[in-house]
Amino acid sequence: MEEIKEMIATCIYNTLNNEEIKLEDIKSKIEVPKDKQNGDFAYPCFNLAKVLKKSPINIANDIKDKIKLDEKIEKVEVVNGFLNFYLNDSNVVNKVLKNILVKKEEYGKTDIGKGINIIVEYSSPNIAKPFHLGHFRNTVIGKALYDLYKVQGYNVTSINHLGDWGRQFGLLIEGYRRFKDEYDINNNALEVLSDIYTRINKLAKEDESIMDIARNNFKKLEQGDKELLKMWQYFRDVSLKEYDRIYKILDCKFDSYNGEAFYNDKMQEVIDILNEKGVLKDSQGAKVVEIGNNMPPCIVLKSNGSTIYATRDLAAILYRARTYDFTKCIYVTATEQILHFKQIFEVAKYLVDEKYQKGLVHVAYGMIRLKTGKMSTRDGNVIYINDLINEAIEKSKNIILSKNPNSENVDKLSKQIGVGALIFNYLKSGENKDIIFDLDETLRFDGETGPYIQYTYVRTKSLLEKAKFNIENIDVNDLKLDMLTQVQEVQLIKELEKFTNVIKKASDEYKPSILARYLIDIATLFSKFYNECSVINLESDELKKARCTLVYATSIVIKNGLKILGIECPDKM
RNA sequence: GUUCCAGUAGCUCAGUUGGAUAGAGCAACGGCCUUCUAAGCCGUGGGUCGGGGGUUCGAAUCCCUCCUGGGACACCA
Repeated sequence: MEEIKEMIATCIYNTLNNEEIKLEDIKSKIEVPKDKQNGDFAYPCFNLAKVLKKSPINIANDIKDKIKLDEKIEKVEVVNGFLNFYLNDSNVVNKVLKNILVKKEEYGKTDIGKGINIIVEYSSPNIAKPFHLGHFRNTVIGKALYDLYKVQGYNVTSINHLGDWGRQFGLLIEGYRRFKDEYDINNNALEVLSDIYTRINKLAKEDESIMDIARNNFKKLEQGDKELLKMWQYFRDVSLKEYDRIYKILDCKFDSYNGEAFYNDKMQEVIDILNEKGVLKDSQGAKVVEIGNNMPPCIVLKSNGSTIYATRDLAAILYRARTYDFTKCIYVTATEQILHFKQIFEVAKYLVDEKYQKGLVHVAYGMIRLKTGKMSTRDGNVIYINDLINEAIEKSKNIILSKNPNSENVDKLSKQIGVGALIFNYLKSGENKDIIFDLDETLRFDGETGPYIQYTYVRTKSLLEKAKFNIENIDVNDLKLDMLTQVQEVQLIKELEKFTNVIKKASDEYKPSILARYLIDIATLFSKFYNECSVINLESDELKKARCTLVYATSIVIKNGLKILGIECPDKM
């Protein structure tokens, strides 16, 4: 479609033949009308009025009379000073469907990212705590970004920057020593550890000596105490085991689990470099880097001389630039960290080349809040993802059985649908918006939801099966695709064409929601087509084949699109 | 106090590099299953795009200002 836009712009440019009007300006003004009635492309002539000293309507009519377009454009009309261009539908229909038919499962994939290294840091839970809804949103967005880049041929590295270091582990170790015998650690290890942590934290607040022990424990950890390291490793292992179970459900994998602990021995170099450059300043006993731009300074060393999370993030930037030679390093975290990342991205210019510094990107997603306020593990005001997943699965199971008591593979199906609903719910709305958790809204299965798209996919599969349509037996040249002239058919095909661009746009803007909403559009257009156009019970075998081709093309786009989002496609439901 | 983000239909949200009568879903109401899965489709009602100024041929979109909600703002991550 981009080349058609280019072609129209060039034709208008040649028709005007005026030195004061540049081709680029024309091209940037060409738009896609919201209302399909106004054609496939439009050019507003208002800004030409001053230059040409004529009314926009006269200008539009002049252009319409003189312009020479090729056969891809069927007609041009003038409405209210707009020039509206209508595509030759048969041309589009043939081009789009043949393209999908040739590429099959590969449709949507490109190689525009070939040879470009991209890092996506996401999920990053604090170990020894259960996964909650906030991590879920993070993980689902990060996984989608990862796949969006992947299908465009980028060399993507996913990093789970675990919160696995800090004084809290000194405290947890003390709690574990005291209370572990009261629990069955083999059952729900994370809830046990989290409970132990809450208890010891409470005790430490009342008794300062416990906090001293904790500090001492962490100090020993940092120095490599074998016994404590073994315990720490155990906490880390059981946490990862549980997280991996969830990652499997969400269809995401990590190339690296290097979290905060990994940078324990890599921070001194950061301090040294900042010192050498003379940007490390004393301030109230701490060492900071001044940033300016109305931003508070970035604290790099606390007044007691120990490092802080900013120091670890800076060490990570240095390490990643060297190890991965990244063009982009994307951080998925909640909006509350916006200032933090602005600060460390500023400081990074003293550590790495401009190339890397400019590639640092913070993708901030809105917080999920409960009606009772901000989620907090400490206050018990939290929703654990295991509970939510189970609830979603249970609900979809009930619906499946009520619709079709004889369904096979009910467990697998209800998992696919329940999880699909959850994931989609947290991807469909704008990333920067806060979400107030509402169970009924989260577990909806109709309207703009994951199950709606899955259902649409199931319909395509069912049609193709009944029609005994096998793509391997189809000769593209035998197809009479020109028979697809219904509005529902043409609109759906024009939407299918956008898939590759949608993927690019979603990754360029770091917004998986763009893809999610696009899939809703596809599902809606297909449903309209489904209701208006028969596929199987047709007298004309050629029309049947042509429509099956369209159904097949739709199934490819939905399947590939949902795969990027981490949502499975059931065959029946 | 400083700063960032948000405010669009009863609810949840699209639309914001300025364009044509502001779009969906949910909820409400009314239609469509003896023909391809009704988790669907079609239709009706519902709007001072937070308020007020400004720029423009044209503003939900850009600028100013005010109001409301949320976040961040020094040794937590």
